[in-house]
Amino acid sequence: MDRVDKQKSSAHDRLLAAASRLFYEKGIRAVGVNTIAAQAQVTKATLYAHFGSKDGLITEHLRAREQRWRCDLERFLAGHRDPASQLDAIFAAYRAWAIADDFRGCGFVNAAAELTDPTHPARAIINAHKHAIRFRLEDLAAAADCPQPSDTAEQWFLLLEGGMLTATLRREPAPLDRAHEMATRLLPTQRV
Amino acid sequence: MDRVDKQKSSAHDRLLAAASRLFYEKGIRAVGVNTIAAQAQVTKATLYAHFGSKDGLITEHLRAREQRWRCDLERFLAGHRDPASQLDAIFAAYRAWAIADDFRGCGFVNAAAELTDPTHPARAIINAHKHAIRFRLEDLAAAADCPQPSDTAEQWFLLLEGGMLTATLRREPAPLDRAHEMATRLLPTQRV
DNA sequence: ATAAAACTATACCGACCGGTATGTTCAGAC
DNA sequence: GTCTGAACATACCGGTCGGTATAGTTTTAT
Repeated sequence: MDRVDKQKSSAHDRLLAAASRLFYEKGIRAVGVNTIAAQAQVTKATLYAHFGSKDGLITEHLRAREQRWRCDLERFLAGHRDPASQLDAIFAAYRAWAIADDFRGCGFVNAAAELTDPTHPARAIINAHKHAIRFRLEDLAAAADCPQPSDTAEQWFLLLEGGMLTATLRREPAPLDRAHEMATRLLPTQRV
Repeated sequence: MDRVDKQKSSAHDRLLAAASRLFYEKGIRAVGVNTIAAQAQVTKATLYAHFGSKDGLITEHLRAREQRWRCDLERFLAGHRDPASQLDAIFAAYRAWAIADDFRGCGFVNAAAELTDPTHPARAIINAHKHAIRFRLEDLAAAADCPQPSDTAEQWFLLLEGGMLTATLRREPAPLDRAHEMATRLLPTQRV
């Protein structure tokens, strides 16, 4: 089944792409390094030459995922001019993602559930990812002239997380819409 | 390290107790059946005589966890008389849980992250658990004379989930308090 | 007292785990 | 033209995985 095509990408990229897909789809512990190397059409020795260990590959996978997410979101936000509709766009972006066929929830939340060791280097990336979302929300809230951007951002963040998690478990986007409603209802009373 | 004491409980109960603790603490895939049997001071043959397979043990573990949770919550709610303070008590119960040393988030959410096969029998229990919380909230909202108990319950549920998840990842109860605030602020405007 | 039921001990199964070692092939740089 | 480095193929390591088989021992209910 669909491997990454060998010619147009380096071994490093192919490994990351295969790991990203398999880890997200099947779970981190459920996928072995042999499978990843095979899917990337690469030898196990090459995998270890690039990433040193499975933990290293896990960490780099999350780092790459974070970078990709950040890029995708900014591209999505660029389509909207005023900060208020950009706030809405964040919910819209998650909603669009949530109805995809291969959607299996937030990869960082899932990873956190599996990596129970709190000292695992990947934990820092997970925290950084969630913090980045929170911060972007605060940024937009401030740009939208919210009187208390930090509070508003935190509220939006909690609703975003609750909506996403519930949409994941129920396998329907409705909870995200509901959370979006609640979030927008918070805004007018707080705007000057 | 602390095993379940052998004398005062049956092999079945000891197995469930050991599985419950290890699965929650280390993750489901991270724990092997050998470890569980050893911790329960029981032979692997006995484990398979009782549960048939690891999947069976996982399923029964979640079933038992759901039952225990339901029992604990009702005991907690019994300490409060009026439905409004019972609604608050749900957040209080989760908060008390979230500051425990061995807290590692909602066991059902974590299990859902690991059990990627949507046909796994444990998925039904996870869904049932979340539905039970949603329903209990609706029950209490109705008893508290909310005009639209279903809507209110859904809103409280989303906040509860978002608060719990964020409290888990940040390793602090503050997000739960914030979500609780938001939830209570929803009530007065909706009450008749 | 006895027989079924529950549990123990031990050994085994093939498969896979993460990780390593040895040696080869081959393209680009000097 | 040779040297370097990256990827190759293959085989191996000890350990653990989930699961089973055989046999003996304890408990428990009749």
